[in-house]
Amino acid sequence: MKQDSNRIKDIPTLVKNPDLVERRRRQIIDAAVQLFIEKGFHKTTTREIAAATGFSIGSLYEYVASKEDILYIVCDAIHEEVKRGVQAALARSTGGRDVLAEMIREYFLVCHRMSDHILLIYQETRALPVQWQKKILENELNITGIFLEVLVNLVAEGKLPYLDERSVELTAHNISVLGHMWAFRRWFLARHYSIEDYTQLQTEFILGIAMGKSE
Amino acid sequence: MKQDSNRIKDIPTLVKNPDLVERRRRQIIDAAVQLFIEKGFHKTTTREIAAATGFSIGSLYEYVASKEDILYIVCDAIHEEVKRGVQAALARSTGGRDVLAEMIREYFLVCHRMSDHILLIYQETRALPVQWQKKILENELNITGIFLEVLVNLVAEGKLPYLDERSVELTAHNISVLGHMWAFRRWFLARHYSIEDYTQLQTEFILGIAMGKSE
DNA sequence: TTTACCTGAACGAGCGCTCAGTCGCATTCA
DNA sequence: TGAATGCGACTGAGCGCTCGTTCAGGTAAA
Repeated sequence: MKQDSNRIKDIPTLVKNPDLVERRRRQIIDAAVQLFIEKGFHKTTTREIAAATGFSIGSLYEYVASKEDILYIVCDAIHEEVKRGVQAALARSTGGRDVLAEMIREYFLVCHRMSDHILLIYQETRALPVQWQKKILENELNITGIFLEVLVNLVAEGKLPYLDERSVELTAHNISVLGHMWAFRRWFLARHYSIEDYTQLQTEFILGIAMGKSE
Repeated sequence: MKQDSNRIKDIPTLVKNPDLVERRRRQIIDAAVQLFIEKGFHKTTTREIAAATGFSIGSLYEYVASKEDILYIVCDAIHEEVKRGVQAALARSTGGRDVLAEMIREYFLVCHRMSDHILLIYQETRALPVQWQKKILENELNITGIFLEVLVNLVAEGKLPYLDERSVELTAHNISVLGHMWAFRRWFLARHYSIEDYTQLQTEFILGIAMGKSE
């Protein structure tokens, strides 16, 4: 788990007690994420974040150095949650031949549950310094990487027809992005499809190219 | 062409001469689009836009009522251009059985050429009043609608295997979004795929479910 | 008394937008 | 023909306010 270095924990703080820092930052994240979703990053003031968190602006600035810090830890926390969801699904999977469908299903449900959060990342990452934008994108690839790994294993085990490396990789990206698509277009798609409908159709779509009919 | 009513033209201006207004707004769009891409909407000041356009802030505000107006006409112009690209491709198409592949190809090329612009729309639409956000989303659906129409015709003519209504619609959305995916992930994908590779693989992916092999 | 954490008034840079005024061209009038 | 008048387009200094950030001081536990 290399990517855990150089993370939130390394953002400087004025407060000594690390447990307290973590607790307080969790509070900040929870408050800020709501506000950012409601009003967007730019229209949310630091004072509002402080108030929603339950302490003063002064205190807020004991735990983060800037407003951008807050956006960064928020984005990071979101990725962490998505990743946790997918990995949990993977862990409890039976390892059978349709791990893939199960994983897609679970991932799409995570995207459904967190669609506001996913939108947030697409929309506000730009406000971060380039250095941090890169980190966020790495996180994104990280999740795609999980899909890729599963696909590669399946192909290696012959449980999926042979696909060349690039097709496999592209399929992993497609899974990621078709999940996000539900977040972007949910307001429209939901008129015709439930998330279950959507998952089923897209799973057929994704597996379609590889296996005639699954189930 | 219902959607042309209630467009840019209806945004109020202090200048009487409509030709002049159109010319000047075109200048504003060209200047602003560059700045927004470089620095983002929020970090771009109205003074910078005015300077880049070549006149004073005072004049700027003769042609638009607010900074948001500028973002709106920029987004609108971008959609207009994407749409024009797709429709042009459609118009010069031979109408043969692979209109679809041609259209996808052309659309993906447009996405390639305009990837910064597409990102801009995803990232900054939020800064607009809800009313206008809706209009932008309508424009988006508009483009998906073009794909849908083509798909429906092909299915009706039997040139595509039968797909139920919802699958056809979802396919149209997938085409749209997989085009955008190139804009989002280009920085990464371009390491392994050229836009031609990408187009080819995704076309197989999209058509895969419907027709065994195309070509 | 010292240390760790918290408070909120105050600062000041930045920015969207206004408006009093200028300029040049066209139209009217002597 | 030339002066007078009006008008539409353009200018930019400056207003008013917001908001991120700081810092001098407070409180409570050790």
